[in-house]
Amino acid sequence: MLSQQENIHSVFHALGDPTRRAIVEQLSKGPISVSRLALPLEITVAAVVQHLQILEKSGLVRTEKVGRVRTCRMEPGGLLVAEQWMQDLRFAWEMRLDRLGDLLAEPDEK
Amino acid sequence: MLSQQENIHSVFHALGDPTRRAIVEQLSKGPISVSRLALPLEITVAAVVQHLQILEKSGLVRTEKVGRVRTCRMEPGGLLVAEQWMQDLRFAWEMRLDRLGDLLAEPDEK
DNA sequence: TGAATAGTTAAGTATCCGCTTGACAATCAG
DNA sequence: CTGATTGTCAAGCGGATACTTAACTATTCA
Repeated sequence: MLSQQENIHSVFHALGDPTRRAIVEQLSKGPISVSRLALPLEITVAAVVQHLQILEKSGLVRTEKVGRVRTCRMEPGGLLVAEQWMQDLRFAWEMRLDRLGDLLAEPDEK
Repeated sequence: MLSQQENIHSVFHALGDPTRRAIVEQLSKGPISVSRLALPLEITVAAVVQHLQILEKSGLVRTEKVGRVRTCRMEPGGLLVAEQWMQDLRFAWEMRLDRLGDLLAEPDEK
């Protein structure tokens, strides 16, 4: 099991790569096999497999092999930790602004 | 000006690094100088400056130099493109599930 | 003025990462 | 069976990247 910190890292690290974002975007349209994933990306199937391992460990994607074909699906709940992290940040920022606005009208706050 | 695609990439790329996420977390608590940012991160000021350049280009952070001290602030709107991207993905996924659910009553589609 | 503080810049380094190749395993179709 | 399809694994290459050091500029202050 991943700690919360590790989970956040694995998700943001996974989404930091454009090819992996393209994979998740494709998967949002529905399940698909590995080789059909590779086709529009113009990279080898082996490369796609490596990306899928990262995406699966991060919880963004789930895969299941039946016969010789592995079907990949999006795991939408995997996005939640990242969305939560961002919302927490914005919330902290806005709380701070509110406190400032209540007390002072001074521009500088070192 | 960055295209939408480039903007999404720059934000996710910026947040893919743990040190940069730590910087944004610190900034969510309020503006702070470069050298005070470097202190808890245990890296050199030069390294922090490099991270700040990336964060600033992504729109997540804004900085302003007064005298010899550069003050860094969070730019909470910079997160919006990333949050929107994630919500769009989840939306597409759920729409797809809805369409499926309308047509079939099959139990296994977890 | 002179010394300390705050940050900038360039260059070098070591590691990480995305990808390919090539050999292989497993499944399916004729 | 044979041959084609689908995916897996390991090794290695080249480029990206996170960091350091060191020299430098600009500002503050005694």
